[in-house]
Amino acid sequence: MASGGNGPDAPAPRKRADARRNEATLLDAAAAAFVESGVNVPVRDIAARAGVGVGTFYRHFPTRADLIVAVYRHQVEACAAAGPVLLADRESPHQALASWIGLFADFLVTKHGLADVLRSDDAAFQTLHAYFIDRLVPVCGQLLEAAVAAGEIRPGQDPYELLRGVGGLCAGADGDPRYNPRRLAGLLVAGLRAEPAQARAAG
Amino acid sequence: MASGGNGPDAPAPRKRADARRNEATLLDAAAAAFVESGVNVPVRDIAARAGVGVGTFYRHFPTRADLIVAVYRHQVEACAAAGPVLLADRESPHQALASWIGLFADFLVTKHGLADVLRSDDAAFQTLHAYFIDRLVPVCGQLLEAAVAAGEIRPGQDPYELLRGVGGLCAGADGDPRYNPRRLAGLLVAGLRAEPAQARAAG
DNA sequence: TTGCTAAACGGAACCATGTTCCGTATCGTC
DNA sequence: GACGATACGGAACATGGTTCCGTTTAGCAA
Repeated sequence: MASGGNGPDAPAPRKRADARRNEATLLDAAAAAFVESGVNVPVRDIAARAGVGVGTFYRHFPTRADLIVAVYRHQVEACAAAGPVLLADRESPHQALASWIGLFADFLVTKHGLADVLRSDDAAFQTLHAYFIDRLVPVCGQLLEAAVAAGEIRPGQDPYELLRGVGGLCAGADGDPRYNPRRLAGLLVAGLRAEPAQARAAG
Repeated sequence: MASGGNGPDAPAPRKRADARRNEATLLDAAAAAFVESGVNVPVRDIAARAGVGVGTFYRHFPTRADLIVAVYRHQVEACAAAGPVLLADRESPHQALASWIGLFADFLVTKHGLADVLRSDDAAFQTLHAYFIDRLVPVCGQLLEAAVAAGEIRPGQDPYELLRGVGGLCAGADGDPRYNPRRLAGLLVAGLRAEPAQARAAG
């Protein structure tokens, strides 16, 4: 670093017009395809829908993770931003935490297949993992800390673990009327509560 | 039924010796391959390890679900059988439930990829779904009912939903030191507890 | 023992999908 | 208008599931 006079944002010399156009078209096509067929929709389908070749697709989005991040960036940012707001608005930190987890769960559930892919240990999804962790773990951690400080929950819950758990609960939940991932996520948050004496009775 | 004089177990006229031998060999090979590479190990690999062609594999196990059920049948049965035993042995139904859920979680976690596949809505895994549900949901239901009867948890929890949730928590948990699915499953069970007055404070 | 038939086998072949590669087309500039 | 860099398109390759059918073999009976 610091070897050139260029600022850290200069190195991108502005892409060609057709490239920018295609990227936008692919993003639209992918968003539509995700809604219709889930985030695992075949690459060829997205490319065909956008009217480009698969080579073009891969040039813009080297891994599926890049595409997914690009499609959902806005919504993830919104979710992250909601944390502090809820903390300020709700009556207690625990309520804020519960609401925020609910928000996160709803986001995952409505993106068919996102939760599954989020838990994949495939190296190709490293980027996706990292993005979600970077943006959401700190927010979750803040909510957890506030609830601990208020004496509402036991300390020691890793925010990463909690989010990963909620992700697991939301995976593959499509259209099963007997399965309500959001309710279970609520159970998880309820389980964090400081133990009310009675519970520890028989260790 | 009842159209022939044969009892309900007669219709299988005993397979040829080589067929029985191959089935056993495949089962062993699959078990070993599952341990080594997870339940999604390629069919070709299993067949090669068993020293048979893929055609032979498919004749014995038309779907991967059939294979998985065959490999894990004993352990699933053991898990089902453990329910009533725990209910009798532990001090309270809630403790029995917690222990049993822990057992189930441990089973899933140690079978790399099983939990993932269990939640797949792929039609090919219908058999697997059905088997797990048939064997384990009633046991879980019994534990839940006992805990409700003892006033330890709120009524209304669908055992199917709970098991599915635990399955979700256990999916893709391989080798992440920061993620402890069994602990989270415990949180879920803790969250079921009858609310101790304080919790509902601000509904 | 030999011959016969149904059962079982093996693996080539086919399909779907992800991914790479490179000849061709296009943009932006001189 | 010409030229070089950038981007495009899709054929080609890799992987893995699944099917199909010609060949082999177990089991039985003469």
